[in-house]
Amino acid sequence: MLKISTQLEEVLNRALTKVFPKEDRSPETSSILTRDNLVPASKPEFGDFQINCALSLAKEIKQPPRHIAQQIADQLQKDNDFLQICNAPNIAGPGFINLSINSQTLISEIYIRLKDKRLGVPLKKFSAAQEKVEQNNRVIIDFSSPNIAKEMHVGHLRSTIIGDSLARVLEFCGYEVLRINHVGDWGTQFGMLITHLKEVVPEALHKKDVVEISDLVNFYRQAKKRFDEDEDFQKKSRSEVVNLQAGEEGSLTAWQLLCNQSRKEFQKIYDRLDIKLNERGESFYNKFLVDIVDDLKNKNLLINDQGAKCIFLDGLLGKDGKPQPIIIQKSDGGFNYATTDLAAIKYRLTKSPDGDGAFRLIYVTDAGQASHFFGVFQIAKLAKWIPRNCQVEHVPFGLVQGEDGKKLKTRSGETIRLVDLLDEAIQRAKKDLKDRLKTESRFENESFIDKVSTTVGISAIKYADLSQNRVSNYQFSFDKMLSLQGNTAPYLLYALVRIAGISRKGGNLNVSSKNIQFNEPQEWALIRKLLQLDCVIEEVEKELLPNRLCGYLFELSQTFNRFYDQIPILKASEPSRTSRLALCAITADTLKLGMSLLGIPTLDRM
RNA sequence: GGGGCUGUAGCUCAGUUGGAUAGAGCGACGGUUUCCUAAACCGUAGGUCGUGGGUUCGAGUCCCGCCAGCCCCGCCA
Repeated sequence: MLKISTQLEEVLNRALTKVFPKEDRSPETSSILTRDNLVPASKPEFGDFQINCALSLAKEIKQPPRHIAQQIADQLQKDNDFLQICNAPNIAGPGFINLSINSQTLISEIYIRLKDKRLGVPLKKFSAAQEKVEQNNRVIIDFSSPNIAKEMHVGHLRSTIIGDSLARVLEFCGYEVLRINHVGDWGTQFGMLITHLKEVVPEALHKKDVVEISDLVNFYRQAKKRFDEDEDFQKKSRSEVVNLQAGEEGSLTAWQLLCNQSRKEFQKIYDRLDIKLNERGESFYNKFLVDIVDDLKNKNLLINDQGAKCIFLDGLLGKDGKPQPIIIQKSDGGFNYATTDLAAIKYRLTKSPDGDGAFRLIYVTDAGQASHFFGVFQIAKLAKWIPRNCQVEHVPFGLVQGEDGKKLKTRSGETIRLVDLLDEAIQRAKKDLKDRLKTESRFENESFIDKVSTTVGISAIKYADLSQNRVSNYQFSFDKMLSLQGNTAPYLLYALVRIAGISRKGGNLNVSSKNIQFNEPQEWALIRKLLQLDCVIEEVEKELLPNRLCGYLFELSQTFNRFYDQIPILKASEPSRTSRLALCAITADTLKLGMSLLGIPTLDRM
């Protein structure tokens, strides 16, 4: 509907200019008329679009709103382009103008979708010539970002899933997306890890990758325990940090070993979730940190406070009500994460070969970091590291909570490992499937059962997360996400399975007929839903809210299920049979495309 | 103390620049299967949109106050 809506906007503006000539407009009238006055209809029964400006104009030009609406509607009907696209406009209620697209236009859009792999979603065009400043199309999405030597847990779930989906949407729109995994691979915790490693497996320091640490988490715990209990160990650990930062060879080898071990574990999860990421951890920015501090110093932004180099921002207050500093360099000379984040911003926005040359930076992290990013972005602005036409944004999300409304934990109160979460979802999906096979006396082999339960389990976890507005906290529930009814992954998957079933039973989904016809309201409802895809994707691109796409796919599945339930397809006579198969084909393509943008795989049978 | 987010049906949540009678799903209750997977579909009940003001033709949406919950706030990331 994107194309149609653009066309209609032009038509409407022409009509508004005729009815309200520009030279006669008061400033207020003019501001009302230059808004986007064509909006999607608020309810299906009102048609496809509505125009509300008659109501806002009424007081200003002292005419009854219905009278104004009538004038606009009359003018619209004098326009040939309008008559081509729409049925006669309706004036409703106090002065709304309701527009509905005529059948020929809808059908011709359907023909276009049958041949278009992008299903009508435009590819962004980036032309350097168009923009005065060298504009590129590179976006960086910073997401997932687990810590080396620790295990991925629920906390990483949302960032990973939401970040991946946003990356997929922006890629599809035509942006060049750099998916950055800003892993925690540097910092004081490595002192204790390396010290512990040196004592437990000393040979690890001389040869690369000879050691396999099977249980890195346990290893971390042991190191932490010793660090907390043993003073001598603490001393060694601190000096080990210095060694590492100085680039001492043995320490570097140990550090790399730890990183590699972790990397392998992370990769297992990413593979299962089908998520692609480029690792570029905090350590990458080490070499820039000194320059960052110098640059800030030269710009007179740094203030020395109790030995630490700080920046005080307006309006940032601490617990005691005093101004709250952001520490750029600690009193011992070490750097903080704020410094690393600043270096990252600068690097990412700097043109190649000295940086990534991106124009938009997106950080997918929990909402708790909002003030941190606010501060860091402010500093980057003050330091003039954010060029014009570039944008830097924090995309926050809420906590994952258990069904008790509290932060999700195991029964014993520990953080839940991501692996366990995935395994449990799959296991539950498997049980559901097996129960169902039994009650239906169906037989399926093990590989089918495995494939279906894996797909259902993983999709359920992803979809449950994505379908919620990311800003609010999210209540995690296996029962709800795996439920076969409601706004869940299995419900969407099932709609696709139904279409695949039609194809198996002899329905040719490769429709090339030139004689497509529709008569039933269920058909028109499905057509209208199908044509909304482009608008929805544009919205997700702009608002970075994947739940909008989920909501759309759910509505589409509902509309399809109604159609499927109430209208015969294979048994219909021509040309209805082929026409309905065409709708099935586009529905399947739309669902598959939409779900692929959510990072969710689909099935033919389940 | 300062800042952020949230508050909508019994439960979990949508609600796009302010627009028509506030929407889904689950749960509850009732109905539908000689037919493409009933993992579906149809119907009924259920609301002072936390609260009090304000802005206006019109507010869940914008502004101000208050209440409740969660989160963040100096050398961890």
